[in-house]
Amino acid sequence: MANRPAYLKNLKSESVVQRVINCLTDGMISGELKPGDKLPTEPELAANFGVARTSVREATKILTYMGVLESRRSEGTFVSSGFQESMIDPMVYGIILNKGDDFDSLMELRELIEVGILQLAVKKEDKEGLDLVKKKLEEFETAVAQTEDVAQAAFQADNAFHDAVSALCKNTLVSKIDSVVRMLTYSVRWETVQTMIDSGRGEELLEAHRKIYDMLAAKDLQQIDERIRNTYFLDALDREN
Amino acid sequence: MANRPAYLKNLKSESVVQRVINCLTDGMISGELKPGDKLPTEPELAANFGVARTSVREATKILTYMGVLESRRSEGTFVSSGFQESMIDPMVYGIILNKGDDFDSLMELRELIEVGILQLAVKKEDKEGLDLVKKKLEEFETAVAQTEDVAQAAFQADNAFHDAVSALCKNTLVSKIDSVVRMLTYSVRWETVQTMIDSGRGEELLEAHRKIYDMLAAKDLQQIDERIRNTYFLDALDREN
DNA sequence: GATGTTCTTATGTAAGACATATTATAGCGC
DNA sequence: GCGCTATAATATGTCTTACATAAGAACATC
Repeated sequence: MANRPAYLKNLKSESVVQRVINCLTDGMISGELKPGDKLPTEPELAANFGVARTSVREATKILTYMGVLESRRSEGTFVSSGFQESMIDPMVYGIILNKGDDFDSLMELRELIEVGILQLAVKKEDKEGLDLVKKKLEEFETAVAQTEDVAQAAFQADNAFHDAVSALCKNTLVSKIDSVVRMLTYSVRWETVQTMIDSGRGEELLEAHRKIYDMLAAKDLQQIDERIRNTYFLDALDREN
Repeated sequence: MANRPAYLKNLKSESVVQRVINCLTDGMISGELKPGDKLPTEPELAANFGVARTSVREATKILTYMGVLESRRSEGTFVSSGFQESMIDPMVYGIILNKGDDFDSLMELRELIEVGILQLAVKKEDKEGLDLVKKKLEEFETAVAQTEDVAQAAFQADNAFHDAVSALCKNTLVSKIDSVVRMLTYSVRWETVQTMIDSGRGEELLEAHRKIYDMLAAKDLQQIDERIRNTYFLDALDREN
């Protein structure tokens, strides 16, 4: 994970809280801590690690807000079994995010994941799931055809559509990554939909979604590889202009 | 974000820490707190909110680890500007927690990411990085040609090779995911290398790596898409047999 | 047997003290 | 005056102790 020589591990940096987080994380990686497991109590952890309870608390709180742990008063702290979304408002990320070199990395990851989802989806064949996508596509049509609050309705429909597509890949990990990426790209996507709707390119947006459905329905892996990159990421295209 | 009737707002939930987080995020959303801005000191915040400093700290720590805030000792806490790598940590934990019951998903993700790395690498062109990959390939050759502890040497060389390849994509997020996935697939990969070496298929292993290098050197995107899936994941092939 | 009371447990919150890293400033010698 | 070092000021980092509170369990009550 680090590309620094192992022998100069952590004379500095590596705060107490970080160390506690690492210990807990290692436990999860090694399998000692599995989803559903109960952690020792905070005082016990503090004693074992030789740190203050406040430090343990900061660590567990962080992991809690990431959706990794779950604390129940009077019961204890547990490794969470289903993962929830992060409790931080996606809007906040939007405030911070838009700029920076690493944002490009995020967009690349997004493309990689979303194309991957389509490829997996084609392999797996899920008639019902595909029907759901079709339904979401139709809802998207009506959203675009609306008279007021079109952008908002379209954005909502867009998210629902992509959720349905994401489910098609039948891979919880990939879907999870997709959902996080979509959360982090929340504001860009919202702006894109907004500007496209406002500038009367709603039909174009719709067409892009329809193409995705067609490819999925036709199981056209070739097209996915070759052409989707040019139509799927409208916001990326916009950025280049 | 909530779909609960408004009138039962929050008789419960809404802890002190959560309230502090909400105040801060509201400030960011409203624009009172912009990227780069300095927050009041922890004692000041505590006094203003009428809560303990520990609660303020838990809130800011959480936001810090989410990549929203940045704390610098003796200077203060600031709204971070730009993308923070830690923002994808929730996703990483999602991968870690899910590995146990969903090994196939993990392997699919691995393929997706590693093929993605190759594609990105071809786009980005990094002569020095490519030379490093070549060097690692040569080290792999000598490792396989060794007389004792071949499997271990080969495995180590294999990891070094893939690290070098991973760096080629110049995308910290993708590389991070790759490293986590590789960490979680550690034992499978180790077993694969071991059995292949032990059964005298070392040359085959080497050949697979050489092919990857050749594709990268030739910038052969086509081959990556079409053929790599059949040679890259030897362990996956083994599993199917 | 259902209801209410107490007791236990572990997290939630508070308050104060000390440690430490970074910056700014004052002092000192030259 | 210039440059160096020592010191103080500042704000986060960590530790300690104490108490509040929610949820469950055991028990008593009607």
